[in-house]
Amino acid sequence: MGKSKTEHFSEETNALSAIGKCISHPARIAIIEFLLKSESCVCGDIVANLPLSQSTVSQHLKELKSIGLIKGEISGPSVCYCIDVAQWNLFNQKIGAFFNQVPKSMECETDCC
Amino acid sequence: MGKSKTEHFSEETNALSAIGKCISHPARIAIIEFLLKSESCVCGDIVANLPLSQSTVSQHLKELKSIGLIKGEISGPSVCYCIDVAQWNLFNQKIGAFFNQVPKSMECETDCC
DNA sequence: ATAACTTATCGTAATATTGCGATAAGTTAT
DNA sequence: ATAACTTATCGCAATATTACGATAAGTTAT
Repeated sequence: MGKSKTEHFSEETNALSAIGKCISHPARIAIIEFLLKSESCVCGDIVANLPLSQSTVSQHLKELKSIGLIKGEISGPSVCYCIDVAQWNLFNQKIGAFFNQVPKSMECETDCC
Repeated sequence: MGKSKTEHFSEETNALSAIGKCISHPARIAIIEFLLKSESCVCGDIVANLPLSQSTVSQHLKELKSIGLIKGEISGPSVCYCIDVAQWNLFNQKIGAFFNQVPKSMECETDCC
């Protein structure tokens, strides 16, 4: 059916998957990296830095903005996009808490794990 | 066109997006959490723990396996799935390195960031 | 060999994502 | 007001993802 059954999962799980989604595309990672290194915040410079059309980049920016990871401010004729530091730190904390879990070594009868 | 232009991005960026992808769906996060907490490694128990059909869960397991995050061993009539600890640690390290980057505070003329 | 059981795969359908060109909407000059 | 410029949105097409039932393939009993 193509539609994720998000309603059957916990808020926490869905929140984590939303973070995963926003870094699940190389273009969005490239955008984030660009902004982290803050070579510029101007939308046009982001577009120029990516191998994608202006409209496609605009869409990715919209997604990152909708999850709150970046915020955009109109700056003269153009738009300045910046990392929302509070949200960035929150994401870092959540992802960190997830990945820092240590897998228990299981005691399988068949010694499979 | 629906097809990501992965070839235009760096290996590193694509690798990171692949990690993002595997945690971009709540079912896959639920599977990972289940295995981390190691209540069981048996496929059937994973299926029973999720609000999805057996075939759908099997598909998610296949994806996690294809990226190397889990490995499956035939154990009698069933299959035991386990976290690949080495890969898990590698993912943790890569994701950590990404999210631990600190956004530079930019010096915009318009004070937008 | 057959039956019972577990998991993988196939086929199909619905929905989502990715991408682009065209164009609208906004801003800043002249 | 017009022109030049920047960004957002619309419309569309191609591909990917998600999901399920049915069934195949495998294992373990009897």
